[in-house]
Amino acid sequence: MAATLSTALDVHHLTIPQSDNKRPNFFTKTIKQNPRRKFTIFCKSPSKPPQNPQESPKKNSSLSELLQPLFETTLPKKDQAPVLSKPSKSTWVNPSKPKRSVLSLQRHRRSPYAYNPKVRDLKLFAKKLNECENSEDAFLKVLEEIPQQPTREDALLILNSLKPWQKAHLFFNWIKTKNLFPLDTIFYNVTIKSLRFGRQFELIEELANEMVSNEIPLDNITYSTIITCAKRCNLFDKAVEWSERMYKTGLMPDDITYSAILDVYAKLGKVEEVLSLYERGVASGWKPDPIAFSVLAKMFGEAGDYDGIRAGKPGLARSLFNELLECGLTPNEKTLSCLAKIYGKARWAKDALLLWEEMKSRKWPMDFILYNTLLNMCADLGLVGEAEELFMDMKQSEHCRPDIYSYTAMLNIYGSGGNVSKAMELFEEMSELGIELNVMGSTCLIQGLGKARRIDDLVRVFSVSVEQGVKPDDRLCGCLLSVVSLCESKEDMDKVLTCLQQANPRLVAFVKLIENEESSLATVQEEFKSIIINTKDDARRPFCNCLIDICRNKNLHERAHDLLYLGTLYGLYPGLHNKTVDEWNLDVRSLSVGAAQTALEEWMGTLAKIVKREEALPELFSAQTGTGTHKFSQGLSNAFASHLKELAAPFRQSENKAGYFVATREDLVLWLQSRIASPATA
DNA sequence: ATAGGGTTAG
Repeated sequence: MAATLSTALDVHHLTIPQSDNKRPNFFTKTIKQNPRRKFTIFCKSPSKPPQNPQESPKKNSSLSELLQPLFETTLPKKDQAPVLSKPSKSTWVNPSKPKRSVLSLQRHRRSPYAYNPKVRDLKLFAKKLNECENSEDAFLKVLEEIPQQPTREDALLILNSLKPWQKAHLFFNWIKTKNLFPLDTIFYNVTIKSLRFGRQFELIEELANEMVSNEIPLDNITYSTIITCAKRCNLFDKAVEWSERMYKTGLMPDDITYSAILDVYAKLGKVEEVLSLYERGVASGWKPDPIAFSVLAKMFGEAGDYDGIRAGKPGLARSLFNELLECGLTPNEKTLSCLAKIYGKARWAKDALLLWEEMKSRKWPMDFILYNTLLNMCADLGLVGEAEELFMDMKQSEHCRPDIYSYTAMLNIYGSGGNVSKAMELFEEMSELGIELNVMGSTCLIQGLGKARRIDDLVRVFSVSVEQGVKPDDRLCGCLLSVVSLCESKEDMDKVLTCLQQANPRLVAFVKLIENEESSLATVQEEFKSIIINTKDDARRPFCNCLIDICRNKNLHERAHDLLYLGTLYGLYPGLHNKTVDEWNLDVRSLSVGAAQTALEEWMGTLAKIVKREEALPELFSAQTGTGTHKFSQGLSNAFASHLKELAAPFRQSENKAGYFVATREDLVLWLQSRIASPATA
């Protein structure tokens, strides 16, 4: 999707400054930037002073902090041996004490299955329990018909086959009341797992606490199930809490629990902690397996925005993957999905194609999710032919037939690639096959039709979507709004606005409000704020970008400046202006063409005032548009370049840095002064 | 046929 729909990844601050009909000049103020995470892979980040080992673990300290005193001396040094290979022997400074490990290298062993002739009957009984009404009364009534007093093994077998979680829970409680045998760790673990299916974290915590008070030991399986349940319920603080509780009891995580914990920290964006834990694991002899790899790779691969505004470290994922292969491990479908996604988001076409070649030649396993991930990767990279080949493969396959994800990916490819006729063919094909368009497919198709100015088809697709039950969301509205900004005739514009009216009437009212030159800034501000607050984060900046574009297309430049000001005020454009002693920089990478032009003009206006007041200026001025790494993205840098040319501004495109425009103070001041002298050209 | 970790979209 074009820059107008790029993701807003920043924290928005929506505090209201006093409302005044005159907007302040906002480039004179330093816009607060988001701190950007910097880390060096596999090297320690600037470390905190080590804690006193005597100290008891602090409340709320992270797991890696808790581990710090134990492993301070065993950490691999910077740039040491490959990460996945056996670590070189570290010097253990105190041989009188045994070297402690970060994790237990011995995985939990399962008790062997004991053959039981009653199994068939018990299975049948469990089936009966599963089929009865999901109420306490109905369940207990069937339960009274149990053939005989269940032994521990019988009970476990039944417990394992009960669905949904309510029944497993009732059965567990029933066993507890009957007091036939003591309930041990396994009983709790099985029940906890079942509760996890129902995302019943509160009940799980209750059971875990019951274990503690009844002195039933919690083991690695208990902890990993609790932690992953918290994770699935998005209770990340709870996941961390239980990881630390585990540590405090002195129980060492085994490799599975370790991966689960790493994933929690990774999902929380605690990159330093993950790396620290990772290093410590490797130092104590742990070899990440394909699952741990996926967890780590996902974290490294977080690419976010395709102009490196919040770039991840896809290179780290790649080297990890290569080491995984060197260790003789075979990647599976999930590992490969992770990697394919990373290469796509990072726009690493070469690596993506190499990976695909290797997948084919080495006959690595494929499943339909991996196929779909590869299709999305092709969409990210603009690999139309490759996507078509994959899609055909899927159609001819037995177990990987294209589903809604596959069709959506293809709609995305054709919609963003400008081959809207093929997108429409697919749309018809979907109707024939009875695969209903969802909101994402609808957005892709509408985007493509908008680009091709096929407004009547767009209206038809929108209507069909809504009839089929698609609920337009903020991103679809953003897409419609961007089409409004593309429309050349009032007639087309009204058609699209009529669609938008159904989805988001306030947005349409706002377009009318800003088009009216009589509307005061205070009124616009109030309504803008209210709309933005009620818009999902990732659609806020695109909304503002499109609104600015609409104003510019209608020659409402002053209003466009108002909107850019409001967008900046409410945190939609963090880091737009960056100042160092030597260089001031305008970063318009996340702006639409119109918004970028507006920002440039605003900046020049500000600088003119500074020149007039004869205040200090740095040596160098720069503006960056990024390169639009997406094959299909409209060149913001070209549009920006022609705008500079139009203004006759003395910025030159940098030769070694694409999408980077530079002006010296000398040239810029001269030009600004000439503009001050004859403002008519402005 | 007995309890734990990582995969897909606008």
